[in-house]
Amino acid sequence: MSRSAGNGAESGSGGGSVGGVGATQGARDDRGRSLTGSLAHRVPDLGAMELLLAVARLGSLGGAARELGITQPAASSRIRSMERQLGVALVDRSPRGSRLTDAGALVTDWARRIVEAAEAFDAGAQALRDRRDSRLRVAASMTIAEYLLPGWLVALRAQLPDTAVSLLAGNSAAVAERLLADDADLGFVEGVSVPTGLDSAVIGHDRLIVVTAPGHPWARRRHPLAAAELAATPLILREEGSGTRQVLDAALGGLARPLIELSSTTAVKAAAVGGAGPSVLSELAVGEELTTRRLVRVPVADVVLARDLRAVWPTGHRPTGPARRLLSLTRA
Amino acid sequence: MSRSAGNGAESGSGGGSVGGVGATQGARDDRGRSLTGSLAHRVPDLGAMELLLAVARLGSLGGAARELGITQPAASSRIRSMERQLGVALVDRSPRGSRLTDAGALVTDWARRIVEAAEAFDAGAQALRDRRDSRLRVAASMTIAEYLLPGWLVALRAQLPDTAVSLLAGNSAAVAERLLADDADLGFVEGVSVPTGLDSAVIGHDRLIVVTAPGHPWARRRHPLAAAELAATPLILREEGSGTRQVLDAALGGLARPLIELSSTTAVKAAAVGGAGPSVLSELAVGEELTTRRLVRVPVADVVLARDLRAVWPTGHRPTGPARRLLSLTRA
DNA sequence: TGAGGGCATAAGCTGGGGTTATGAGCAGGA
DNA sequence: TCCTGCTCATAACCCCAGCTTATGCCCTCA
Repeated sequence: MSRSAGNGAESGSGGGSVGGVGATQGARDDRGRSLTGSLAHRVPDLGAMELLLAVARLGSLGGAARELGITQPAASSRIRSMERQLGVALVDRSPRGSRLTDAGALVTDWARRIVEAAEAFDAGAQALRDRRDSRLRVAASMTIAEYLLPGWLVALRAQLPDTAVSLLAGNSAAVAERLLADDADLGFVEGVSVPTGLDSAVIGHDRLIVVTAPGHPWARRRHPLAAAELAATPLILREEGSGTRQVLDAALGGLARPLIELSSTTAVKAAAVGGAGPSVLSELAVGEELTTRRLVRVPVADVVLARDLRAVWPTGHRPTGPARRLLSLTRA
Repeated sequence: MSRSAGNGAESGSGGGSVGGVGATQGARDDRGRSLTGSLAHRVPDLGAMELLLAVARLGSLGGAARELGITQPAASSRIRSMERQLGVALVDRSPRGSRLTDAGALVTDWARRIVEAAEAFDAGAQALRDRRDSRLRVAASMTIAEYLLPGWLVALRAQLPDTAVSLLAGNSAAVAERLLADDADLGFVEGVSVPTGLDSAVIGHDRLIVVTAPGHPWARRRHPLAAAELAATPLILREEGSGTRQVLDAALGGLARPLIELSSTTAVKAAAVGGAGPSVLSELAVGEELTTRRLVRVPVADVVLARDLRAVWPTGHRPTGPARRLLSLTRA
C-alpha cells in the first residue's frame, strides 16, 4: 500500500469505509454479539485508544508515540492495525502530520468514553490497593463507591496527584465503625439517619425512580403514578434488607410487592430492560439506560423516594487536608 | 502459593489488599498518571474484564472460560494476573466454585462500565463499517452520533441481531442530502428548523446549559442567572458557526462574548473543568462531569437554550421495518 | 466408592506489539 | 539551490503474554 493510497480525501461527511476486510461474519449469538471473538477481539485495546486520542490531540503519529513512550513505527503500525480491525480509515497521514478522518473523529469520541471509564477504574483500583500506608482513607457505602467515588477520585488526583487514597466499601454500619476506630478519615453513606458519633454534611440526593422498558404501558402514561398504584403493583426489586428496598418500603409503608427479587442492581436493571416489568432503582444506576431509552422513567405523584447522600466524619474531627479537598469536590 | 493462601476470608466489608506487589512508584506526571506505563499498563484489558464479568455471573472460572471459548487454565491464569496487576484479591477460589471478593464486586462494577462503553464503541464501529450493502442506513448529526446513537444501536442489536446498520455522520444539510438521494433510510438532526423535503418527529431535547468549575463564584449563586448577565460575560465557547454557538447566539440575540474559542466540545469541557471560566454546553456532553461535580450547572432565568432533537425522513416515506424499530427506541 | 465438577501446575507454541535501522516526501531558511 | 528538520513508511528481528494440552488434587453427591 503506497503512501496515501485509497483513503486520503474521504470527503466531507461520513464514515470512511476502507476497502476489503470482508469480515461480515453473520454468526451472532442471541444478543447480537459476533460469535467469532468476543468484544475484546472486535474492539481495539486501551493502548490503541490512548494512542488514537494522543494522535487526535497532537496531530502527529510521532508526537503521540513520543508522549506514550513508544517509537514512531510502533505507533504507526498500531494505528494501522486498528484501522484494519475496524475496517475504517481513521487518520489521514501526510508528510506534514496526521489529521483525523471524519469517521476517525467519531471513533475517537467513542474511544474517549472507554478511556474515561478506564481512568475511573484505575482511580478506584488504586484506592483499593492503597489500603494501609496511605494518606487519605475513605470509607463508602456501596452505591456511592460504585457510581460516584471513581469520578471524584479522578478529579482529586488532578488536584493532589501525590496523595494516595485508600478506599473501603461497606454498609453504613461498617463505615461508621471504621471512622470511629480511626481506620478511615472520611466516610460516605446514603440513607436517612446518620450513625451516632458522626457529624455529616449532605452532598447530594439519591432519588429512587420508577422505571420500565419503553414498551410497558406505564411508559406512555400521561399522569403521574399514585403511591397506592405503585404499592399495588408487583415490582422487580432488590432483595429484602437492601438499602433501596428499605427506602421503598418506608416510603410506601412496608407494602412493596415483589414480582421478582434479585440480589444485584445489575440483575434488576437487566430484568427491567428485558421488559419483565416495572422496577424501582436509584437514578444513579440508570442514567445511561435513561438517556438511551432502554429504560423510561415513570413519574410518581405522592411518594418521596429520595434519600440523602452524606459525607460523614467522627464528631469533632472536621475533615482537613486531603479529606477536606475531596469533600469540596462532592459538595453542592 | 498454595490453594487458598492469604486471601480467603477478607472479612465482611472492604477492599481486600493482597500482600506484596510493592509497586508504589511515586513518579507521576502533572495529571497524576503514573509515568511508568500509561493507563493500558495499569488497567486490565477488555478480555480480562469480560472474563471477570462472566465469572461473576456464572460463579465458576471453568464456566466462564467455556463461555468465552477458552480453556479453564487460561481463565484461571488470566484472573490471577489481573489480581497481581491490581494488587487486590478479586475472586475467592474454592473447590466448589468461585465467588467474588467484596473488592472483586466493586471492581466488577467498574469494569462493567468499561465493557458497556466498549459495546457502544463496537456498535458504532460496526455501523461505520457497514456502509454499503446494509439493511438500515442511518445518517446523523455529530452530537447525536456521538452521544446517543451508540446506545440506541446496542439496544437495537438486542432486538434485531441480524440487521446490519450503517452510520453516516455529518451536519444537517448532509443528512438531508443523503436522505433525499436515498442514501439513507433514517436521519437524526438537532436544531430548530427541519430541512425542506423531510418529515420529522421530535425525539428529545438537547438543552444547552451553563456550567462552571465548582470553584467559580457562579457555582454558589442562589438566584438564576439573567440573560443579560450571561450575554455580558465572556464564555468558553465552540467556534463561531458551530451548532451550539448558533443556538446560543440566537437565544441571546447574537451577543455571546467568547472568552476562548475552541474547536471541539472536548476541548471546551477541559477548559471549563480546568476553571478557565463559565461555558455553555449541551447537557448530553456534560452528564458525567455533572454527576461527579467536576462541573456545576448554573441555573439560567429567562433564556431558552433548548433545541429539538428530531428523527427525519423523506416526506412521504414513513419509516418502516428496522428504521421504524430504531425510531421507536428513541421516541418519547 | 466412584463419577463429575471445580481448581492448580507444568511445558511448549504462537503472534501481536515492540525495537533498531533506514529511506523518502515536503517545508522553510541560508 | 541545497541543507536541515519535521513527517511518515518499510524491513528484519525479538520478546513475552496468553493460549494450548496434559495431568493431578480436592471436594461433593448419588
